[in-house]
Amino acid sequence: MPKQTFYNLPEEKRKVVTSAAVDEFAEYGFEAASINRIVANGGISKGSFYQYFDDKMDVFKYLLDVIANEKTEFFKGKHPPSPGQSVFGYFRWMMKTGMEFNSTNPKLVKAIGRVLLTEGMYYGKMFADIKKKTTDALVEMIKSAKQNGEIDANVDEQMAATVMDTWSNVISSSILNEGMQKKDIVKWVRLPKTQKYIDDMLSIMEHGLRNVKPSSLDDE
Amino acid sequence: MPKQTFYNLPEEKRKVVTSAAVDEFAEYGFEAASINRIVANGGISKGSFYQYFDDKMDVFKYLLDVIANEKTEFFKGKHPPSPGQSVFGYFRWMMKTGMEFNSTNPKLVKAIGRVLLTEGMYYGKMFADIKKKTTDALVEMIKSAKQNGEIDANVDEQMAATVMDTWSNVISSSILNEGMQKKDIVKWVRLPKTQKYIDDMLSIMEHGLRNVKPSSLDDE
DNA sequence: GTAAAATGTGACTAAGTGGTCATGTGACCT
DNA sequence: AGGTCACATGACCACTTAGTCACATTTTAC
Repeated sequence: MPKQTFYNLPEEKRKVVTSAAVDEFAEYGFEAASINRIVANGGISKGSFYQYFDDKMDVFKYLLDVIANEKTEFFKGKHPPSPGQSVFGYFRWMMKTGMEFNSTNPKLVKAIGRVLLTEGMYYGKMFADIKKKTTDALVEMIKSAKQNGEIDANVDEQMAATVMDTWSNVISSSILNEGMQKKDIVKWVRLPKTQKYIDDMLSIMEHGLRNVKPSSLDDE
Repeated sequence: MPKQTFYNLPEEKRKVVTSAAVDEFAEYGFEAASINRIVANGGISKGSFYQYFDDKMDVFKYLLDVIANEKTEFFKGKHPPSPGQSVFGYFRWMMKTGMEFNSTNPKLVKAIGRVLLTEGMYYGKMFADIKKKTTDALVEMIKSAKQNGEIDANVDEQMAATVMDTWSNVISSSILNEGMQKKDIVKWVRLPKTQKYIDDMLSIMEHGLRNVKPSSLDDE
């Protein structure tokens, strides 16, 4: 984690440095990210960087911290449609609300996603526990869905979690990548066409390729 | 593509160099792969490397060529279970036979997969056409499946192709990664437990999470 | 005002990168 | 034997990397 000196910084400066780091990871991924470029674009000296952070991993961990806080803050103001909702309905709401969040800070989300979803697999247990956290939450969801019969009792929970996690990532990154090329990503995410894409994808996840149910169900 | 000098090399030497490149890409991915290490482990001098290849991309393209040829050769001896088979049955056969191939040269498959599935997205059109080739084949499959009613006519073909491609990659790399840690990957892939994993995953893809049909269907 | 503590700085190191090139080597041909 | 041609070599180049450290500057405490 960053040292105290970094948190003592005036907010403006801290934001410039953070933004430079976000840009770097979003553009180059973790392995190829350069501290030299971060300090250059962040308007600080090399020495200062090492007074703020231990190393490249440290600054990335800070970004993980930032996104976790921002996400918590964002979801604080949101509430799932109706309690007792079906698990699939809840998951759909989560995906859509998640995409709303993603469009508030797309570069940060892209940076984190790029590192975690691609290089993360090759950094051993460093990122494994982060992934485990998501999986555990999904497994809980699946357990309750199996209890009320929404998901077949024979389905392996880990496997179902893999399925949901995979689609969550595929859908998010696909929408994010396309949306970042539009001029107004927030607007684009809210477009019926984009929303339908999410619905259709989740519908396939729920009902399978063989027999896809119509996607337009009323909730939220 | 590599220059003629490389193909003129005695087979043994060419194999050592190829193997060094495979190891390098499998271990470090494309971006972080080092030509210096390849020449060191390949037992050739720096100058020779540039007499064989243009650059890092060139040697990787050669590996793409190698795997394409090996795969063609491998599938030449195999035949799909029964013609007129259901598309899902055919896809299942493809996956399982593909895994058989993967276990014949796991390092090469891992290297290619790692680069194509992760960094590939960030190398623009360089790898895009390779991906398009796979997608096109899938779209053809899906079209015929829609015609004989196996897949809902309303399903978007590109979307269905994304679904099948995604699962193909997720299942393959998951099995490959786990299998490479076992002492005999070929044996491990053929284990009923591993085969059941493939069946179950494909069953979820076919029937959805909500209602998963039993996976053990007789074919092959 | 003065001392002390905290923070900022960029030249510098050692190591690694992709890529070049003059020189060397040995096989083959005339 | 002389000449040619394909291939092999590693020193070398310019550049980038992560990280350090002696010194400069600013802030705080008294």
